[in-house]
Amino acid sequence: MKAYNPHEIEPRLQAQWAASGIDAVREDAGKPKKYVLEMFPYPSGDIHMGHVSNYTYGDVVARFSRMQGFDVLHPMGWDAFGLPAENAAIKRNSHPAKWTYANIETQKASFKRMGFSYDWDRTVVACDPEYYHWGQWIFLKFWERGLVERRNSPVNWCPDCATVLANEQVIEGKCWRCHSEVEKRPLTQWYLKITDYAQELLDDLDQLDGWPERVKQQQANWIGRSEGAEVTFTLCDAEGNVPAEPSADELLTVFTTRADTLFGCSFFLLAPESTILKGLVEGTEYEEAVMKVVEDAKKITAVERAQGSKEKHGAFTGRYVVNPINGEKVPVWVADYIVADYGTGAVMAVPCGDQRDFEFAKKYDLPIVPIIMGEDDPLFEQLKDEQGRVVTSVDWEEAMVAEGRLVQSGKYTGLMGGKHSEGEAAIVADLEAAGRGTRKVEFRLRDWLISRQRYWGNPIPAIHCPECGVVPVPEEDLPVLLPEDIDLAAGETLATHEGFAACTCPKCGAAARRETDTMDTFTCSSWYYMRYTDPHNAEAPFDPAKANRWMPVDQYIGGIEHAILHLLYSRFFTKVLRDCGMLDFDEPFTNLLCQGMVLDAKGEVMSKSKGNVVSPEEMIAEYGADAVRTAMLFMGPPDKEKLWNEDGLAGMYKFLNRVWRQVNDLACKAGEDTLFEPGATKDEVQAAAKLLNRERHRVVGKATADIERNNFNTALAAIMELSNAAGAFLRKAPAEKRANCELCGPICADVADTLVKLMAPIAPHFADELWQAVLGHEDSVHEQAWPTFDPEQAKSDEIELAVQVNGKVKAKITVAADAPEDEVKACGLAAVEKAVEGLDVKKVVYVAGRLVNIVAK
RNA sequence: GGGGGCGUGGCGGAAUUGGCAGACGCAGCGGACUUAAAAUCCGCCUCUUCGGAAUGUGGGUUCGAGUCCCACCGCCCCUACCA
Repeated sequence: MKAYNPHEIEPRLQAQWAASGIDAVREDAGKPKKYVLEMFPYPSGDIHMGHVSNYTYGDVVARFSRMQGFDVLHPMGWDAFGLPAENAAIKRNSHPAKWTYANIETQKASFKRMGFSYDWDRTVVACDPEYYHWGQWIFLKFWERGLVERRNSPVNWCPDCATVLANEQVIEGKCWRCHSEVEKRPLTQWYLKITDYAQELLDDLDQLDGWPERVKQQQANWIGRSEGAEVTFTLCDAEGNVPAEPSADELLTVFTTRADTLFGCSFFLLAPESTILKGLVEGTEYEEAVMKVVEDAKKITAVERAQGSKEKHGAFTGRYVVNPINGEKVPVWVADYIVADYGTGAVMAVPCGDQRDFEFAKKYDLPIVPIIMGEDDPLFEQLKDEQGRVVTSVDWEEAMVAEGRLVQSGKYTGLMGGKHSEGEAAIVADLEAAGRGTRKVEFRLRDWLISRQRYWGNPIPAIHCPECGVVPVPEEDLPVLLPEDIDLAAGETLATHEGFAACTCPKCGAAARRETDTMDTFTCSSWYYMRYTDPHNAEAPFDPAKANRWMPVDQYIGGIEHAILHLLYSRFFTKVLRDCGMLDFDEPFTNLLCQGMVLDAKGEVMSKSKGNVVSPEEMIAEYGADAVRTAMLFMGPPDKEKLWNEDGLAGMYKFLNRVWRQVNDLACKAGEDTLFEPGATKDEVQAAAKLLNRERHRVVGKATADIERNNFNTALAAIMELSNAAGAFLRKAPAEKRANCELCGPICADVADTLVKLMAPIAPHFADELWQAVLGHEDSVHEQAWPTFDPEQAKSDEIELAVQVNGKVKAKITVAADAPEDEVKACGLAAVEKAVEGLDVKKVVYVAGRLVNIVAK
């Protein structure tokens, strides 16, 4: 027998597969399709264990699906634009493309060494002009549909990356990539109007049965739908007189989900960024204090806002507004806890019911009017019938957020308060009738800021003409190519690169300037999975017929860190392209698997600074790719975090060696060498063969079901059980005895074939070598049909049942598998005679195939 | 503050709808083989006063709970002044 030698087998089979084109997609096979996709990597350098786990899961699904008779699309590419390449180029005085393509080659070689079955003819590299061309084209389609806007507003600025960031890319006030503190800066930037799709993005989460609940929940929270109303207050003078016909400037609108608390509004708040603020206080004695709050708010970074000091700051503007529900005059303040770009940037403050307003009222000694309380509140009895103001301020420790009834609330007194309450409905209805309010739905989701002030990205196809304004680059002029001759190390940018920036207006022909911002790399990753369906199309991003054949992705696999960013943007792109008539489905990813992190043996994140990084290449060099794959799969459920332990890898290497010997032994003819000693009689061998056959059918059933639900660890455990059964059989049945047994020949061949096929998606080189060289087949194991099983043959003639008395196991009985219920019960009772002695048997419960429970007192 | 998840041997983890807790593996221990070691094969491997007890703690529902319900303790992830 030849020993298992992964280092000889793996490169040889990889070459054989590449030569035979076994991993290429067969578009015309007439089979059902399956699109198996793993999130494409950023070409950051060598691959790490996270890549190994992610892509191993995908490869198992792809190979398994092929054996199950699907026409499988399983592609790979690179998310190749982005800052690290640019930084590396500056450091080495080189070009980002050089670093990027070198890293792609390194990673590609590693992926090939891992035996991943990608169709390498379909590779998509985001920084290739033939790909980013179509990213620009899609941008123009968005523009045509009114989904592109330029806006001047305060944006998130990362000083280290020297560029702006989308809201989604600011994590706890820090840059998602470099973790620097993010600043707010007013800039004119490009936006994609994802908010136009907010409602659909929220609603369609319900369609995504194949997505983890937590991802859907995170997206729903991020979209953040709130039902409420806009309520209009009117500026008034110090006596509370409002102008007869107030101008637009004098009408101040707030968004609230709690219109029921309008009677508790004792002051009115504006965000520091509010554009009307200056006009309100200019030249007054309040100007200095108000502007100080405005200036201080700019200095407080988002980090400080997010963590630490929740200390609120504000100042009185000297102005008042009239509350539309009761005509009461309330003071207008500026407050730094009001978010400028949510709702209207103005808030009606109700300190009795809102903790933030409560804290502000306490600090600045503003009235806290109780208007909502539970019936058990001591104040309730006193106030329950009061329509006017009896108590105008209370001495509470914190705001009362309990559900309760409205008090001191005019004609609404006595109604239930709360979100979506009868009180809220009644007040909004009256405001609407009076023209002072409207129903409104607000979303937390902001439009997607996509412009970046960096070189290594997809250029925004726009031209600034002094005459025509901002003009789209005509489709036929695409792609806008990134200039290759740029000296980043010397500080050159697209904006200072005259060859790039200088151009003529496509409309009027005048000298014009090209837009020099590039697109967020997340635009590249929002549609790459569609390009895979038609990767070489030079006329369009993809042929709709091809995209509609392959899409949606049947199984998408990637990290949980993309729960919001990439997955939300991709859903958005899909819906827009559908509305362009290019796609006939609503959601891009039917089933989503979010893999858990790979940590070191102590459960810590692997990082270079900690020095605990495990190198996949070293593991492959020692044990071979198949053992690395097997160990990764066996470590636990794919969506949980995994503690990488090299002992486990050594164990899997031993397991592969054992199966190797078993398959060799099962295949060997009488007279050949066998590892096992002779020992058993023919009857014993036959009984063992029967047992092995049963195990073979049971295990195929279990392994198939487990792989189908991505439980690779338990599928592998089942395969180990078949291996254990094969081992037990081989001990009983040495080759010369098997040769004389008509039962043994077929079962040995069947189990050998089955073991090899079951291992094929997991350890592809190992299985194919056994299949071809040891079992003597002409073709590849990866072209075989997945083994089927017969549930009847998986059953045993006799079953062992537990016999419980009052739920405690007292005995075990063995009965025929088809024994009638009465017989089993009687048998169970007999087995526990002693335990129920002197007790009154009330009931006997029989759970078929499981247990008998005797209820006795 | 809000949202989601988790808690099972020395370790990683099993346990479709409530039905024999600890599958499978790692580590460990003992044995066989060997001059010896490695490799390989076999066996043991939660605790126990041998009645039982045990899935973070305490209650509940049920013939029966790791699984369902309530309260508490602990841990992890996401998110955050969103009116």
